Amino acid sequence: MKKLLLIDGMAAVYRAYYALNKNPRINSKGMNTSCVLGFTTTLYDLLRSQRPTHVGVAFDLQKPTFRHEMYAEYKANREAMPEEIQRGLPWVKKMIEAFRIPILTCEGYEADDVIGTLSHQAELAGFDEVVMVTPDKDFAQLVTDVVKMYRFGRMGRPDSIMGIPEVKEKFGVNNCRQVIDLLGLWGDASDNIPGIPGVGEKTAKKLIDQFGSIEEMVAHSDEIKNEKMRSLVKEHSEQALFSKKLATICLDAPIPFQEEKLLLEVPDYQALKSITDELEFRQFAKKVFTDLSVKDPSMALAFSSSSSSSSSSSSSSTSSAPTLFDLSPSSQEAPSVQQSVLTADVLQQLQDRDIALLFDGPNIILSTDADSVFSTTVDQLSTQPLGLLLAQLLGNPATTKLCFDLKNLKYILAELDIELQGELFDIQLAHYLIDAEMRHSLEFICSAMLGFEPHDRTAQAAALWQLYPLMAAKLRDAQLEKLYRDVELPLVDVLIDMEKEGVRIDVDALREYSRQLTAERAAIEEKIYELAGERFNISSPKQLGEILYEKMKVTDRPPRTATKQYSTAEDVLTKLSSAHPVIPLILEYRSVTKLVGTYLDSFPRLINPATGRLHTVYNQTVTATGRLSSSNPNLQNIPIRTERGREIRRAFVARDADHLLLAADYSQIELRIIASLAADRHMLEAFANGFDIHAATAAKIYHIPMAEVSKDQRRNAKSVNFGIVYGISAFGLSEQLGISRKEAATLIDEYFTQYPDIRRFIDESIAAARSRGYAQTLLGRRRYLPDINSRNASARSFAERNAVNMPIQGTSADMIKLAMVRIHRCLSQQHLRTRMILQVHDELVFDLYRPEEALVRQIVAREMKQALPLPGIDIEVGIDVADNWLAAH
DNA sequence: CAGGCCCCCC
DNA sequence: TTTAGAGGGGGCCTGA
Repeated sequence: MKKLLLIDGMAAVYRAYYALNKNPRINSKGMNTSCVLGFTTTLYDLLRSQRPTHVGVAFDLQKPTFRHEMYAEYKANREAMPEEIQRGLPWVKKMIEAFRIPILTCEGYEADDVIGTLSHQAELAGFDEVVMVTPDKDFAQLVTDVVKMYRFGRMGRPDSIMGIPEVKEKFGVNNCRQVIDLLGLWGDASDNIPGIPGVGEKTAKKLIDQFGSIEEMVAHSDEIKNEKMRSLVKEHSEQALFSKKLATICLDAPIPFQEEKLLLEVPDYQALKSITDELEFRQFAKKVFTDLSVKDPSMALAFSSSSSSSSSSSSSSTSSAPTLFDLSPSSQEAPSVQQSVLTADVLQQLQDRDIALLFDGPNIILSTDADSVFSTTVDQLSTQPLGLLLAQLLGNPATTKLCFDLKNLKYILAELDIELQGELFDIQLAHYLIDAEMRHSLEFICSAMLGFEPHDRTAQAAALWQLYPLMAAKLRDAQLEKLYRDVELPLVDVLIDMEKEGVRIDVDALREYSRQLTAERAAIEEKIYELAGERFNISSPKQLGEILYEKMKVTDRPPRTATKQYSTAEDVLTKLSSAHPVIPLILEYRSVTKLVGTYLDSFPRLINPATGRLHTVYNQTVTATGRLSSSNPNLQNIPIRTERGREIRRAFVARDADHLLLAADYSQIELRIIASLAADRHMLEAFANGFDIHAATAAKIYHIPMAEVSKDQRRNAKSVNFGIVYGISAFGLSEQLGISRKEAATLIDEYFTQYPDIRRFIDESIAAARSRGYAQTLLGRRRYLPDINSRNASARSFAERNAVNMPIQGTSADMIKLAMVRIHRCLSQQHLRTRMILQVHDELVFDLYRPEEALVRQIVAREMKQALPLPGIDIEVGIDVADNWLAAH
């Protein structure tokens, strides 16, 4: 296994500089070391994550290259290299040398050409993998960067490099040459440089697919069918060829490919130490020297061999950050797995075996271990005796069933009239508990935990057996077994029942309301066109921005979004609403359009004709905090705030005349959780006395009796309470309340003075997350926060807010999930006809069978309150019953 | 079809 | 000089 890692040195240095220099690192000698530290960290992380066998860093010689003429204009306008980088470069080079990595240069050629040439050579020399790495690990970003790089004609964007494997996957190309051919054509439609104006990426790719190359395309441009495209290509053929030339990376720069020089070696510890001492990279040095464990020479070997199988995962490192020595085997060959046809005989023999089960369209794949895989089809199962035998096998309570996405599996099995018994282990669900923020596709899990991606479903079924012990151990080590067994696993059945149950919708009411709002919208639309003096697409932020800020000039300082578009976001427009009468109209147009498009017109289409009801899908493995999410349609975001929106809830009705809707919601659950977790005496008292918590807060921070709290004061206090949950900032609060940042800061200060335990709780939560590396809920659900120690202030703040918020939001999620399981159990054990149908984070909705009202009220209240007792505080649950959801509030 | 932007919920 | 600057979600629309 040979894997070559090539890094564009300057790109990495620039990127590091821009990323870190917001909070520059200045050492005691006054030197700005941002770019050196950033580069070094990047390099080190790359070595650890990529685990190459060979590595090199390429640099330009900063001398004229063969492209200089073509680039004349750009080079002339190029910004000078920042001074900090100029000063940092020698150190960067020393650092690379300390890692004993060769610095690759080539007179007259740029770093990309060096990389291109060497990667090409490496491919020819039979390397298994060549990675031209971007410092940005995120794949999407990487592809974007590749595109940008070529789109901008290599114009010095520091964040651009390419990673062949990813590009390969995305664009279906097989070698460097193809990638470069492909990319050579790309230009930017708006910037016109260097491609063909008006021909975007996708069109360009199509064209080049059709003709084979850009030269062919230009030569045969008459054959382009689309008239517009044809004329554009003809008109700009010269530029197209030129742009390709510019963008094409040399694969034949005169630089020798010396495999042995590129071999990754053990770093020069002495040199490394002296540099880190000199530059004062204490944290980094600590990390590196701990990782490399200089005392133990065997460890150092790991640096030069990519697949040392002896090292087991001894550290408690998180799964998201594989370390050099915590080798979950990387880049292994995916084993090929034979599958046999599942026959009755085989099924007979498997009866007492543990089974892994996976569906692939109409095929059912079973495996009993990593080698034995059997498959059959759904059709086959309807024939005797296969179906019966399988039902018997899967219904065996003594064996373990291993699966992926249990909820879906159960749906399919239910159609075959097969019930699962015995211990159930859902790899996906387990992975969600282990690291919620990762992706939970089987492909991803395999590549993260096993180091390879199974070729097909058959191999995946086999891989489940390899994942099982790893995941089970991780669940155990992280003490997540209880959460899995008592919460998530039983919840699967609850969710299935809720999804199957669905909710009845009064379609006529929706249609009528839709007609009404559509008419209102038309009127608003006309008024807007009148004021704007022209007709345009109000729903297009782009067009709207141009009309508002260029034509009508409603403000002389047009707000912009992160991508430098004009911003027409609601809060922005709200602030501008007095600037021009058209703005309130636009806001109204938006809100009406949203209601009609998202709810009124879409729900009738989504009603299942078989049941006549609306069925959402609850996803159990999406959120980072442990909450559920709902989609197709999302029934967790039905309007309630505004009068007009709220009306939609009137259309959610009980199933028939014998039923009513019962809605039960936790009262102030997140604040209660904070009060309990922080053991804040004042807040606990306020809850114990049954005070209006926001009014009580207002009384505290304004130093007045509760009776004298004004509406505004209560509103402010409420916002602060919310802010505490979300991770407060003076800016956020001031925006929320429309007050100055100073006033907001005063409010916050006063809050913390009055609730010192809350302050302490926040500090302790952050400190705990910092030392553990994760935040956790009352039940031990985790969220890893790798950025909690980041030197990047904004990344760190983000992690810190999560350290506070996640335990609160997550504990609330744990609580309602437990309540759902318990209520579901009660309802079914007592054979009640009432059904749980909706969950909205702190609220449960039931189709209530009228005669059961008293009993169900009692059950729901009891189970919700007792599901997860919080120290020091009682939980309150509000319950309402009516014939529709709006009235049941 | 993806991503930007927006807006609904807790 | 401009933007973003509260946690967690999902969906529509545009532009290609």
